[in-house]
Amino acid sequence: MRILIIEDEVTLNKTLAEGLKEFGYQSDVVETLKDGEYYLDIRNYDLVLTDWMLPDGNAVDIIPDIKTKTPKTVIVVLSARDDNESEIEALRAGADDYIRKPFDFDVLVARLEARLRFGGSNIIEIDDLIINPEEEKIIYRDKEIELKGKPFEVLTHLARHRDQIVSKEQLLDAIWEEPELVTPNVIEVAINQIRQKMDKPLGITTIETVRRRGYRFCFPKEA
Amino acid sequence: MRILIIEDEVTLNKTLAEGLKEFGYQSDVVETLKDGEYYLDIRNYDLVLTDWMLPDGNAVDIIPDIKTKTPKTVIVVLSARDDNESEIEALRAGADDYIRKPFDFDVLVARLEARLRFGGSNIIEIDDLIINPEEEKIIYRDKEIELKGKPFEVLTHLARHRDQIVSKEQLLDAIWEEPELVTPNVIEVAINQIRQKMDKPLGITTIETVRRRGYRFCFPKEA
DNA sequence: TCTTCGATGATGAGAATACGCATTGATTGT
DNA sequence: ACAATCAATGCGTATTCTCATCATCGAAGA
Repeated sequence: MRILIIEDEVTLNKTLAEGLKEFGYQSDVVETLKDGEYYLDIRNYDLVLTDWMLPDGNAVDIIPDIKTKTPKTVIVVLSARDDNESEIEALRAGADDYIRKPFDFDVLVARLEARLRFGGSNIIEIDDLIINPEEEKIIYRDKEIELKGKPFEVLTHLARHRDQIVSKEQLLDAIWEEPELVTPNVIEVAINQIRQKMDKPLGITTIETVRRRGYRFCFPKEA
Repeated sequence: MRILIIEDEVTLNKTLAEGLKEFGYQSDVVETLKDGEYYLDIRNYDLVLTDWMLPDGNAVDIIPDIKTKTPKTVIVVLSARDDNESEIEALRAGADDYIRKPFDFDVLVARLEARLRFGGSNIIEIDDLIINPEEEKIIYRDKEIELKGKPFEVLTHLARHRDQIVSKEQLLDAIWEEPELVTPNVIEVAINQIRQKMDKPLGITTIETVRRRGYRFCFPKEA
């Protein structure tokens, strides 16, 4: 496993390289986008871990390039800023994950490994809506939506099966530990929560109900 | 779609019936060959899912019978044994598929469905008319038709048996949970709905009534 | 061939039912 | 005590069924 680290804070990139080595990853470190591109040309990387803002530009400038040349390379963006816009921008450009500084190193490794194992990203991105199951976080047009727990999981599951009818039973099976111990009514409650906290304040429709058959995530809504 | 399950392990046959229901199949469950034969006599099944060894005999004893009486009924045999001989025997007798226990439920469903829709997809596409049973959606010349619930199911069933006369009893058996509890008049009502909401606005004829015998889906209509 | 009549299907209206929604209060675990 | 989750409830609406009536078909007889 070979990782390219593009990061201009020297203390941080040393820590990263050393830390990752202990977990069995070989990594190369560069401090500018230019150097990064150079390395990407001469070597194949399984993963690129790059800062968002760099002295000679922005990570977004090279992400699409990487994704077209070597689509399998996983890209993870680090950002110092608590800035939703850049997260959206990064993901849209093709990044697979987005991690905010400061971060716990073990968490970072866990997420990198999850990405590597999985191949792609867990993050669901539809239109201006971003659902990040790992962080249990939803962002719509730069604003975070307060939706946690079961309702969040229901939304996530439905979003993953976009445009398909998902029955209540399927939702129970997928999300609840012991589906037989709860009534399907809990789904309705969860759906209600979603509509109260997402659809209503944002003036959008994410989930439509298909009588007798279940629910369907359809967003953005066709006319 | 109606399925007969012949299986003597109670936990298994419950799982099967419930699981299949979620996939949109109506199933009856019996635990012996004798009962199985009885049900086969009074009802039409699209598929028979039977255990190989049963308390009162072997599935091979009834397979040829089913295949002569109702050749279209698909027969799938389940066997607890890791036994090639019985598989050969079952297939030779006329079974359409053979699945070994233990099995993954999703695999089972996939195989059943593969058997049921002769290799193609579930979507019925005739001329400019598209019927999608999964999404409960009808499209004619790029326009969606509002037809849901029972009338939708009736239409679907008839379309699946294009050009064949389907009796009201067959429709009841195939679509209603307890056909004996409703009058056959409900079919007429459903047919009426279809004609009001599809044929009339679109200026087409999809279902013709064959007096005393049933209904026949014949579209597009030959001159 | 025409007419009549019984049987079968079509249709519309209203009743019965099933389903989903929203709210509430209880329960659980932190 | 607080937050999350769930069961229970009543309510409104969409669907489904029944029933009563009307139309149509087709066979039998004139």
